[in-house]
Amino acid sequence: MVSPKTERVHTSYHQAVTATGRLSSTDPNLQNIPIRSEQGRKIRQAFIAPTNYKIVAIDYSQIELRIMAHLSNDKGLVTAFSEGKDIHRATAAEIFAVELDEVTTDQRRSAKAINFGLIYGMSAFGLAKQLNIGRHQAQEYQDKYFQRYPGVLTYMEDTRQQASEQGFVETLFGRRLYLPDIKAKNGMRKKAAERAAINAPMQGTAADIIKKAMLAVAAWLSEQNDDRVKMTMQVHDELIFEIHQDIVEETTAKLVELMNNAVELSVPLIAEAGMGDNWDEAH
DNA sequence: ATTCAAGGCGCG
DNA sequence: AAAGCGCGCCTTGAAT
Repeated sequence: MVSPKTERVHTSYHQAVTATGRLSSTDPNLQNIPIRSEQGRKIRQAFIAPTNYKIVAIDYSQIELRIMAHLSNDKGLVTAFSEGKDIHRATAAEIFAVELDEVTTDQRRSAKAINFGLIYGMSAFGLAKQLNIGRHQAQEYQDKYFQRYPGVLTYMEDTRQQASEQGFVETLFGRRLYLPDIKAKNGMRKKAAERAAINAPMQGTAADIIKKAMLAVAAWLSEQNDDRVKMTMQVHDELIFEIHQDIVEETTAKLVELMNNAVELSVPLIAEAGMGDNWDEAH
């Protein structure tokens, strides 16, 4: 797949494929290059910067949960983000009724699973399977969560209702996902449509935001007219750049700022940068 | 030789 | 029976 012209590998991005407004990447797909395992990382290390250049990866921190905070306007969630808290730890402290510094590794792990599960519309059954606990206990976790973050519960209920009444849901910027199965007689199809309805405003708004960030970056790059900075990839909540080593520090700072200010939410939007000679080191 | 569906698995 | 969102690629087995 190396281009004879550039002697590099080029993906193709597709802008009108996904249900939520994300890009997709093919031939090759560069949005699912391994990173989680040690063995996988070795593959990522094969993506290297040109001589005298660095790979810079800048990713949004917890963007979907921040969007949930913004959309639901839940007081506890908004406050936690505004105070710069570790959100999974903060959630654990609330659910398990302990102080922040008393949260155990296991409690944080559980809270993280709950936070992710919420974004996906997961049920108590799914949470139980994920955490390898009983259904009853999973239900208690969920109940406790909604007790502590009532705004999130209201948001979930409102989203389902709106989906049912209108047949679609919207991102913060108004892009719609139509849900033909939302009134299906088949309970499973209906439940699946409800989960998609819950997820789409968050995943979709995140997609909207990074597209705005890419436009802001592109405009700035065009203004700079300096070919020592290149935006080379997008992986859903992160942008990857190649930057000449002579200007990497100040350029990275500027790019982080552009991403942070792509939109304004009721909670801070935080982008974090990593740098290295290869894509693995940049994380 | 090509196409399709299903299962498995990589990522956010 | 299935109960977690969004993707793309590989392999397998069957059909065209």
